Amino acid sequence: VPELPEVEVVRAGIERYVVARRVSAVDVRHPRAVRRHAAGAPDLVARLTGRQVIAAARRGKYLWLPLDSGEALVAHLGMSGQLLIRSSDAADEVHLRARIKFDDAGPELRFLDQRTFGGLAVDELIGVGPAAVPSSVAHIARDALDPAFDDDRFFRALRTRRTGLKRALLDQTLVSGIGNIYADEALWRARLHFARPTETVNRPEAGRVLDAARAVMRAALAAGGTSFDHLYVDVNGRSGYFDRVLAVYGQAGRPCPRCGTPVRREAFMNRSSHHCPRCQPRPRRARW
DNA sequence: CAGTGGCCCTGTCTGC
DNA sequence: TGCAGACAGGGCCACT
Repeated sequence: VPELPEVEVVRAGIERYVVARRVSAVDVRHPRAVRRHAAGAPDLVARLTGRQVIAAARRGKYLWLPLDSGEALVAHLGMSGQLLIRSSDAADEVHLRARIKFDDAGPELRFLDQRTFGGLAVDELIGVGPAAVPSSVAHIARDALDPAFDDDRFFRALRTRRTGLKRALLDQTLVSGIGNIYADEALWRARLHFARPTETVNRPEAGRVLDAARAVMRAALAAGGTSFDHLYVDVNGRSGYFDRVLAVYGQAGRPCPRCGTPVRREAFMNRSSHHCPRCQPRPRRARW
């Protein structure tokens, strides 16, 4: 599942291969891939064709390409989305959802998505210069690796919430880029339980869980940083890196790397939550 | 209005 | 062997 590190690898690859090129043709192959573009596929094609890509930007799990029109092509990979650079000669992939060609002899950009939770849209950019953000991304908080992310502001917002800590970490309006995998790993590193009521989290604990999220995402980023050179990013974003590094996610029944207690998996928010029952004891008042 | 649960989607795996 | 059901889960939307 692409979370912040995986999306950043894709962004860096696109920056290298697509920036400064001009779109010559767009082919939408599946309607769900553009369902977030309210004006429909023909309108999206019209807004892209003839436009030059001027940058590749990201906030959290959203990726966008500012265009010379003042708009941007916004992409979200969802559960299984991929953006690939492919020779025009290459055969269509089974899950090819959209294709973007350029007016030079270089390779094309393809959007693939098996489970179709992801999608493309063209949106107006709000703001100027590098700080500009597409309208559809404006409601998302800065991500934890953004140098401008404000830990104190996050802490104050956290304390006004009445929910569980993991829910808050997954809430992209508080901090973006963290999904189920990194939430579980960050909570384990910070020794905090997922059902900890947000209004009881103190400032050092909030700092701990943010630092933990940053550490695990930076490690994943460093490990995944070369994959785009092969013009391919794995569907799951799970390279061999995860098998070696994940302490609790997907490790139910296996010993906690810190204390040896078997890792527990619990259904939570219609998802899996993994934690060490000894390192991360359940709070007296648990908030799910 | 904040918080919560349901739903979308398809390929893989498990159990009967 | 075959089939039904569980599971994976980000984000949107309806409901309380």
